[in-house]
Amino acid sequence: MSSLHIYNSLSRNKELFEPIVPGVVSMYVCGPTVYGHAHLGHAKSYVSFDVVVRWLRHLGYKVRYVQNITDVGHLTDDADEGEDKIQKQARVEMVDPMEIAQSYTRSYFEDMDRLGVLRPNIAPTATGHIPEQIEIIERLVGKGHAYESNGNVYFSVGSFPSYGRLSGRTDQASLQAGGRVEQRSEKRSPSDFALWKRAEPGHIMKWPSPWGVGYPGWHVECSAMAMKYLGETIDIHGGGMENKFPHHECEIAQAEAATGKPFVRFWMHNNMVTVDGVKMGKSLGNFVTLKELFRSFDPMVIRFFILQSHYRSPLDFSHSAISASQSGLEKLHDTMRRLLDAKPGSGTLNVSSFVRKTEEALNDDFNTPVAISVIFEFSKSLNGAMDRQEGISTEAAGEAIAYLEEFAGKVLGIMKSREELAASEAGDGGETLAEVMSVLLELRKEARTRKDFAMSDTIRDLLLAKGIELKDTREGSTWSKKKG
RNA sequence: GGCGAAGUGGCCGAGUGGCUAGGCAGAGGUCUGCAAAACCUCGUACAGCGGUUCGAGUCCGCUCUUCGCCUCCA
Repeated sequence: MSSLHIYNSLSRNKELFEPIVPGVVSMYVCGPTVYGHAHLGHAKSYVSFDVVVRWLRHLGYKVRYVQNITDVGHLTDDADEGEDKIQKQARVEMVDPMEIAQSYTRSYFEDMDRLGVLRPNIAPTATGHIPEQIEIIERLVGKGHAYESNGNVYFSVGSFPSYGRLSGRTDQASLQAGGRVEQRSEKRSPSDFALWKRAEPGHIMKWPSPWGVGYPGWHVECSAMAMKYLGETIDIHGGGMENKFPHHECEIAQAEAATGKPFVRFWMHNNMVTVDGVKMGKSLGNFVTLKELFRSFDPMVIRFFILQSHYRSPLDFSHSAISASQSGLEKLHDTMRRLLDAKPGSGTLNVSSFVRKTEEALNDDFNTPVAISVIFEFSKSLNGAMDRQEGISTEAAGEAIAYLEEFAGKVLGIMKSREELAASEAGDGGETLAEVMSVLLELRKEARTRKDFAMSDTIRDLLLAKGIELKDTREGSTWSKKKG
């Protein structure tokens, strides 16, 4: 079997992955700022990293997966302008900021649960880790990497020479020339960033600190929580590409300046969801929330749609693209249903070659689109075998089921469980419907035996009008409820 | 202006020096009372212009176009 290679944003190359501690992986992924419902962009990110975690576990690693919840608002820009976004939303909804944070945190996890995203082992909140953040800031001030100015504390970028290595933005002078970073009198250098902010009158979320009452800067929460739960050097840190600069750059600077050790070994960045080629984002307002999407599509279809493209590629959203994915996924589920019902035969299947190809795809920087293409090839080959007179042996069927349940199910999360497959076939009516259907199918079978095709077709057409589709196979008729 | 990514058949979307990606849609066929499903076959795609090479969608250069980041953002 091939070994896992991960594209490391730091080196811009695929590298052989091995954790610091054999058998154990420490992984941190930037979580959402909870002031609104999650949209498709969040889904792409967290589904992608979910597969990373699932694949690492499949490989036998014990993974500690930490994903923060940012529940303290940041300003709308880094130059002390604008407003705390959570506080702003709280004013709009006329509730306490913490109510905003908590209700959207719940909303976030509801959506992720529906997408089959496994919960992180630890989901720490920024507000729950103020002392840890203050401690890092104190260390940085003590070491001369940060300075206090009028109740604010800034990180001195000039004191950390490798700043910009991740994003390739090493020339701070040019950054200032064309950038939008505003010159602040309190900062010694325009690219210095805030570690702690003085709370202005009316600011609700605030805490006491050695520098007065205030609140932490955005970047420091991730460094603090990652190091608290995963140690000073972690194996994998993931996040959205748009956070490479400045967020991840700042995280590195804070952590490494404080500890003197490398912060992250593998940086992973997922690409954006676009709409008509333009990034989907809260700021642009061109986003579609998951709750809206779930009204039209099974969450598993959304998950499948996301995994059909690579995590480092942008994914263009359109209703028709998701519909195409829906058809494809249904085909896969149909194959599984058929496999589970297959009568024992004598044919064989070369399942191991598909296992190997799937493993190779996932070991190659989590190439889910290729893994899915292998699963489709398997589906085709399996259906072909089941079409033949000799069918497939019980042993071959067992291997096929195991393959689909492990890779499509457990790793990619796009295969429904046997119970779900049976339930979706039966629809919401459950057992009663199944019983009624068996009676109808029996009647229709008798009609067909008498060659009363008019009656047979009438039954089928009437059922189809109610959303129930019949299929006649060599082994008898099957039915399934189509989604409206 | 700086840093970075990308342009693939009707659509979505992998690949990255020679070997079919895959899905959706479409055409033909097998099977079927018919249909659906399934299976088989088919489209001869890689922005443009040069170059390297026995051979380039894949490497190099230039041009065009698009997008991301440089402010909060998955």
